[in-house]
Amino acid sequence: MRLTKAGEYAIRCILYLSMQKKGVVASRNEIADAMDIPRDFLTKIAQQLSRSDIIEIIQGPKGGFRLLVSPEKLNLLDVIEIMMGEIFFNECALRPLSCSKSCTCAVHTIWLKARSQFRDTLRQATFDQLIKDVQECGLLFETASLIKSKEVEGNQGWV
Amino acid sequence: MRLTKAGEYAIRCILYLSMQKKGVVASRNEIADAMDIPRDFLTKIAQQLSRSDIIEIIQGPKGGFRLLVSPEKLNLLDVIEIMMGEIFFNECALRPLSCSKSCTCAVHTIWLKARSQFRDTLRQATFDQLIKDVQECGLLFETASLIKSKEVEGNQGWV
DNA sequence: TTATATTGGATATATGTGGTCCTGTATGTC
DNA sequence: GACATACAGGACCACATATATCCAATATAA
Repeated sequence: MRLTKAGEYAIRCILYLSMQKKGVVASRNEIADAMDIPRDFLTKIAQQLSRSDIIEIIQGPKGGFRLLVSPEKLNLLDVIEIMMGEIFFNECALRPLSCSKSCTCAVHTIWLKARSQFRDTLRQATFDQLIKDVQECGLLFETASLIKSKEVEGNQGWV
Repeated sequence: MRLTKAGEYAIRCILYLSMQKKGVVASRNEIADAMDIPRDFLTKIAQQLSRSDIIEIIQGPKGGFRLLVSPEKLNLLDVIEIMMGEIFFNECALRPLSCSKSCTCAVHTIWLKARSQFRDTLRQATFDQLIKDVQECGLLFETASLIKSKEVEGNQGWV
């Protein structure tokens, strides 16, 4: 019943990218260093985020990751479910047919409610709001100082 | 992010015991058969429930398990946290001090909210209510038919 | 062409989960 | 007291998943 490291790292990665100017490419090493994520693990995570078109991966020199979705349109649930699959707490919440034998329907109703509430809460947490709160937090200074003001490349905006 | 089998089986076990008359001892094999729980696994689960004084284990012939807490005073959260430990979704929700470095405070606020909601929902689901709903469900017939009307032993009532 | 930076596959390790088995122990019944 | 019954508790195993780490291959800017 835990958030995986992959999920946690993905959130940190998106958090970092959300703090950049629109369209900026941040290198893998820069993100890994700033957000304390193992480099090679970040590679795998980025690949998954990229497959879901949340970020774009640019190879070669000056390569790295670029956020493709506006932070206002991205929330914790999106990122977590990309990394961990759709959240459900027990079998029957997702596959109600498979539990016809034991029929503890009342229990499953509770699980469905819990799941729905849980996902709603994460869905409401958009990254634009999260970084506002994070930036108000003094302790982020070290990380914030790493953000270089880069050129916004071309006219590719948020999705 | 899943309910473990141990948690699921514990719920089924308590559900079965809650449907018995007050003070009735149900044998391990009876419960295992009725609720489709591996016998030896049920042993381990019962031991944990017993250590938390939710059930009493009686050895020897005519032995088995007896519910010690009234179903009205027992809820899903109690049983699940006995089996899985206190529910928390990420480190910082339980150990806020350990995340001072990364300082993604806003994210942790969300997790705390999600955790609190989740636990409240499970806490509200008491077993007396659950078995009422379960018993209204026609499919429980096979299980319900296994409940023998036993003598209520002595005067030991619910805690 | 070269240096840089990511890809993708292979591998390693740790941990947790789910389950089984066996010997020991407690206890009701004869 | 002997015996049969039924749970206790520890050892053990299979399996999946999480969490990395490493390396050869590939893409690309300069």
